[in-house]
Amino acid sequence: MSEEQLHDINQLMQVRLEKLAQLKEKNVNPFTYSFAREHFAQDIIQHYAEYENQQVSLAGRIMSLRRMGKAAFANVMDSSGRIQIYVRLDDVGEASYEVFKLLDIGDIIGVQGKVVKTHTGEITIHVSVLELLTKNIRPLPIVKEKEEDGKIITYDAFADTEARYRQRYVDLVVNRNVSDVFVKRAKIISGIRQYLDEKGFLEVETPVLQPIYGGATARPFTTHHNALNMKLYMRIADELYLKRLIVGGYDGVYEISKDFRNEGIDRTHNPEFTMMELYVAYKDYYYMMDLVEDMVTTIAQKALGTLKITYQGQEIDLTPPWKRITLFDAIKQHTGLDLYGKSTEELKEVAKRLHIEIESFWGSGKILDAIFGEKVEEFLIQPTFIIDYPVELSPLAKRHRNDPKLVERFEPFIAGREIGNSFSELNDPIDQRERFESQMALKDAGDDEAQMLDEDFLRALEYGMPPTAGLGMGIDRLIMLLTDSPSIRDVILFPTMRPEIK
RNA sequence: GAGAGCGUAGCUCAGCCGGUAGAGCAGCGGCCUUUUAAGCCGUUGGUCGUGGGUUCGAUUCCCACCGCUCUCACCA
Repeated sequence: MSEEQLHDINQLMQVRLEKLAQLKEKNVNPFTYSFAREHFAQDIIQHYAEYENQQVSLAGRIMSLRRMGKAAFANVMDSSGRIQIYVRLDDVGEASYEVFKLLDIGDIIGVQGKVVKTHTGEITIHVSVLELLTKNIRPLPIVKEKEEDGKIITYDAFADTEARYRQRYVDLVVNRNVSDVFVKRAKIISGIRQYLDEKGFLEVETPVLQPIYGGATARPFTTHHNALNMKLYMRIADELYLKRLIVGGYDGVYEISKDFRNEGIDRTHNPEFTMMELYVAYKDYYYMMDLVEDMVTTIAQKALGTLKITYQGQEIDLTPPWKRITLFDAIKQHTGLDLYGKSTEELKEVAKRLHIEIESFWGSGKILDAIFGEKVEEFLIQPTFIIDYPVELSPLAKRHRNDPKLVERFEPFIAGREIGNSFSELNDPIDQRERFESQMALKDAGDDEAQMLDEDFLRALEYGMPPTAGLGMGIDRLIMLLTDSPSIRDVILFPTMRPEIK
């Protein structure tokens, strides 16, 4: 019964397994070891003039097949793109053509042949030698394409988001744009590294497993170390460790790594995500604003070749200088309300009037943040630095040089989304202790995201940390922006999913 | 965590005010040595997400569960 069902379910695979057996009978190894390929599809197409009538060798996956009895056209895809091949009985010989007849869409082959153009002008490899390199036994989704006016129209695209994320390998094979996104991702990240390295900053690695989590407000993942028999947290930020390194005497340190936050999953949140944090000694947040502007535009120019981007239909111009406006001014602009200096009670009233839901235990900082998030954020389409946040919201930031109620902090917004967070770092150990203590009070009041008090970090500050500017940037979000991706899952190769049921 | 929607062939989708399912592509067989969403003829393939309930009868109606998507909440 069950075997019969298996047979039915895998009918398509069964056929391919039979072909596999036939290939073996012909002494063809369907899983070979290597192939001497010397050319790439895209290169041949782009430099046709040089390749015309030249012999080339190329390897890739068969993506489409048009058979005509004793000859056939196929499209072969390698890492660079796709190219058409022409296989003719008279050219490859009977034995090889018999093997070719047993091939399917999805098989990986190597070919040698001459570069020509067909009657319709398509650049094509006229194959003289064909070799099966890897047999495909599981059918790929079939995506048909037509080229019209240089545009590729896709029919029956492999679009099931669940299948695409769970089987990214299929997504990458079948959907052209997907692999492009991850190539851009790699370019963006290496662009950041290169930019920071050239500035002389030191790339470091700090603990992922931490006995005390800190540096951000978020719920952590907890785990346990058996040998030490202790609770450990997966980091939610790198901040406190990186600042310890500034205490240690480095002028600039950065880390690009995964952080983990035990929060909801949605279009802009994945439980593990890539963060870049940077700390620079003897600098303040003004320096960091200039750096963010310069770094993002440098990277965009390098990865995209332009500073004018489109995100989900919105035209965005990254050209510096970016607008800078204080948090309170931004709120005033969008609500008409001047909330500076208002007490917690007054702010609660305002929130109520604006129909913004707040928790009873929230302090003024969190309420302001909620008002900002509700009334301002979505309008910050063009790059904007929101600067000077209330001190309650920023327990690790240094007080504003002109106003002790504020901290020297900014967040860059693009397309209505925060892409980073930066401040002149608090280096007064006494102030820092008080800030931690008020966080503990918030925690006691019911805020389970309030930060923990880190004694060792305070001890480090007591030894003296030079004035320092710090920056955190959500790399996934930056990549979403630069690749016009609507979901964070489109820029993470294997996004967090519920387990697949079998 | 709450609400809404979706889940039918390998892929993209129809269908069903209840009578155990269709198309295109892919596959298989045939014709075809410059096709390109190749074409023409023929054809295989489905426990209609899972489990219950109502019913003579459920893919369809009801309930629960699982998964995904969207919106909201939390957050980056």
